[in-house]
Amino acid sequence: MVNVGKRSGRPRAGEERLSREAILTAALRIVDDEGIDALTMRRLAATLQVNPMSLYHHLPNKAAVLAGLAELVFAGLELPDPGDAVPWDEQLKEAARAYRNGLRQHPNLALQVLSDTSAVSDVVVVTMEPFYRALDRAGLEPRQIFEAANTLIDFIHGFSLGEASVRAETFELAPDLLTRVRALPADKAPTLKRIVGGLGVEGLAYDFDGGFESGLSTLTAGIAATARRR
Amino acid sequence: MVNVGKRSGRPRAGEERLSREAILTAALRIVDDEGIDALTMRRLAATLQVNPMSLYHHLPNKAAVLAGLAELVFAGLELPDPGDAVPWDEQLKEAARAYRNGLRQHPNLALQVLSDTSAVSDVVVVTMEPFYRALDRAGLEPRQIFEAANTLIDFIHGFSLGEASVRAETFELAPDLLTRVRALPADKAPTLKRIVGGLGVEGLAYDFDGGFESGLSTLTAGIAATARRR
DNA sequence: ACCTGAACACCGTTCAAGT
DNA sequence: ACCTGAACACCGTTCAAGT
Repeated sequence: MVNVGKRSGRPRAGEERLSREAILTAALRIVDDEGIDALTMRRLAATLQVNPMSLYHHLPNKAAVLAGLAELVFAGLELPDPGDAVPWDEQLKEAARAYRNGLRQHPNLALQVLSDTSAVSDVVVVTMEPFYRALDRAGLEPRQIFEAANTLIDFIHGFSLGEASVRAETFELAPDLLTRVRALPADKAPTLKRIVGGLGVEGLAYDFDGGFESGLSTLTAGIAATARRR
Repeated sequence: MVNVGKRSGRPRAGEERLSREAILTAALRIVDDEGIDALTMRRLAATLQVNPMSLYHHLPNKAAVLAGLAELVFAGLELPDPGDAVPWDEQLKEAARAYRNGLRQHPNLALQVLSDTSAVSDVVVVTMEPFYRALDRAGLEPRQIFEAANTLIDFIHGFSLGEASVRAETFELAPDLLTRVRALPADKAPTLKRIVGGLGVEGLAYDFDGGFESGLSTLTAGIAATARRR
């Protein structure tokens, strides 16, 4: 057991325990395993068997740790581009599916990631080529491509946020929702009552994959209409 | 100045300082004025000129305060329903615009609100009638109505999250984004480079209202296509 | 029933001191 | 240059005691 335990001072060459990368990796593990609230500087330091203050030599503060995690998640994102072998709408859907799957890898981090503007801005640069390529093939003008890509990304973000939130919950939403819609006064929301009531508990038990595909189809159909109209 | 200051024990009838509602109102003000991080139980108590522990007689813990805030924001949401006087797609867009505007009232709370599953579930019951009515008029089947409404809500959530995040930032995103896209190797993302580069700084300076309308148009066009296909 | 004061077990972070 | 230990100014929350 050499070089282990609480030595003080600078470690000798080749035995550095700490680096920005090592810290972020450990932080990601904590967040994945125990949630975002479990991540504290002291806990993180303990995991790395290091003094809490040592972290501050590699990252300026806790906010930087969180920003680093968002960056890490997006950096790990790779959208496979099926290219021109498939129709443009299928290319677009494939890229969207891959993006959603990337976000799903770390549900406890979804909130942090999606609200980190500079991380989201990063992702545009790193992963948006397949989106732009598909929309270009669809025949949209540059401005329309830009806006359609943003709309699609917004949908995926909203969807992922909902998916991550529901996964974190324990209780079942569908029966509760149904009960409350049925309890509404008859004249208050007639259409809502008829539609939601008609679907029943099994109809409302949300199928995330199906819901995502449905959204993608609606969006590609809308984009196709835009392309036809140019 | 009677009845002011630090008296101990139960207040006499008519002079209660504290209630769940009063606490949440004060909390909302702090979050609106100074951000979510400024909201602590101790700070909240100080604002109400009360001992921190007093809060716990009205709300079980801080999580309940945050959940109460989400509830409060959604409760204040009222979607005007233009009804059948306008085409279904305009009715749908009006409801969506009102929903977005409701979320914009408290940008510092957006993250909390959008990730609170039970609050989001609430909103369905309270405000979704115009959405369902418009989609019904469009000629969709019940299942399609349910999914189209969810897709639209997801888009609004993703959009609002982006809007709230960017508002919190100080720096300008567009120039930074442009610089980095232009710095990409020529063969890496040719379409992205061509489209984003072509738009230029002024083309990328994001117009939230325009982006939202563009998304709504794409979605309603896609929904119209679904309706035609049934 | 409602409010309080002291206390507990935590936080993030600064600063001076080690090697 | 990097790590440490003590300290500061905070947190949320429990618990027993007041009226």
